[in-house]
Amino acid sequence: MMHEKTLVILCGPTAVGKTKSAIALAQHFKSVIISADSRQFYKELVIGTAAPTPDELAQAKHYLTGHLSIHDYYNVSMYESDALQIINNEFKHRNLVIAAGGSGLYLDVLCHGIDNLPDVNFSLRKELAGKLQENGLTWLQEEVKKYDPAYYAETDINNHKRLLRALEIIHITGKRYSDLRVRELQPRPFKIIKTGLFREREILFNRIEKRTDQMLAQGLEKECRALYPCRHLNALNTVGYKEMFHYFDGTYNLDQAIEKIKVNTRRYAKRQLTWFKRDAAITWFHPDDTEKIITHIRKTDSE
RNA sequence: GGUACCAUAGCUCAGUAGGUAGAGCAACGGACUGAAAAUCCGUGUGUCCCUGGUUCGAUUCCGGGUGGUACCA
Repeated sequence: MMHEKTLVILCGPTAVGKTKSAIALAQHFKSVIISADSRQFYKELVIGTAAPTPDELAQAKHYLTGHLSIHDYYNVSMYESDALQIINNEFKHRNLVIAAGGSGLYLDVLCHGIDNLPDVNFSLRKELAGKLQENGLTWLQEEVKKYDPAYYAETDINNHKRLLRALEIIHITGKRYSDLRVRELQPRPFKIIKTGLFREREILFNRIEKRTDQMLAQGLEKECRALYPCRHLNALNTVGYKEMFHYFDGTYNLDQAIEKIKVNTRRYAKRQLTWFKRDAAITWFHPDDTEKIITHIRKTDSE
C-alpha cells in the first residue's frame, strides 16, 4: 500500500545518542520530532532524564517533551491520541515526521494502537490496592484465578501490577480481561519506517557512567531535593530520582546513590534492548551513521 | 628482618571432619496492552594463589614459594 505520509521511528536504549540523531534527521528532512520518552514528558524532570536542552530544542521543533507536570495523570493511551493528533496536524504541511524515544510500549502503541480497554478508575484502584496490602499477593492471585483463569494461566502471577490491572478491568466491565485484550493491530494511514540506534554494550555502559557523572555536575542533587516532597508520585518512581531520595532518607550515602543510579540505568538500557530486539521491523544503525540512516529512510520511503 | 593470620565467582565472604564448591551484591538472559525509566520471571559464570609431598583421590592435611594484612623490631 502506498502512503505519501511517513512516520520515522528512532528508538534505542538510554544514552545511545537518540536526541542528537533525531535532531540531525529533523534538520535534514526539515521535519519535527515527537518524543517517546515516558519521563521526558514531565517538565520538572530535566537533568535526571537527560531531557533535550534549550539549545537542542531550538534546533528542531519538539513535541511531547516537558508538556506535563509530575502531578498530572498520563498513560500510554493518552499518549497515543496526543501523538496521533500532532502527526495528523503536521502531515497537513509535511510528508515526514519523526518519533524518537526509548519507551518501547509507547512507540508500539503509536505504531499499532492499543485495545479499547477502560481507563483507570482511581477509587477502585485504591480499594483493590488496599485489599492487596491487607491480604497479600495470594489473595490477588486467587481473585484473578477465580474471575479470569485464562489470564491467570498465561500471566506473570507474581507481578502485582498486572494482576491488579486485570482485576480492575474485570470489576469495571464485568468481563474477563483475557477476552478484552485481543491485541488487534490497528492500521495507520501513514507509512512507518522503524530505525534503531545501537552501540557496543561496553561503550554504551561507559556513556551511561559518564552521563550520570555529568548529571551530578549539572545539579541533579538540587533538582531531586526540590522534588523530594513529591517522591510518592509515579513520575518520580524513576531511575536517577528514586536513588537520590534514598540518599536524602539516609538509606544510601551519596556514593552509593550514584552507583545505584549507574546500575539501574544499565539495567534499564538492557530492558529496552530486550524490548526492541524482538521487533524485526527495526533496522539498526550506529549513531554516527546519520548518512546511512537518511539513505535508508529515502530508499524505504520510495518503495 | 621476625611472628601471626589470610589467599575460593567480577566484589565481599561461607564451606568442604579429604570425594573438584555456594550465599549476598554485581553480571547475564527473558517477559511486557492505560503505573512502562514501571513491574515481574529465570540463570552460577570458578586453574578453590603457585609448587612439591602424603593419599585410590588434595581446594581441604603437611612442606616450600609468592602476594596481602596486622603486630613486633
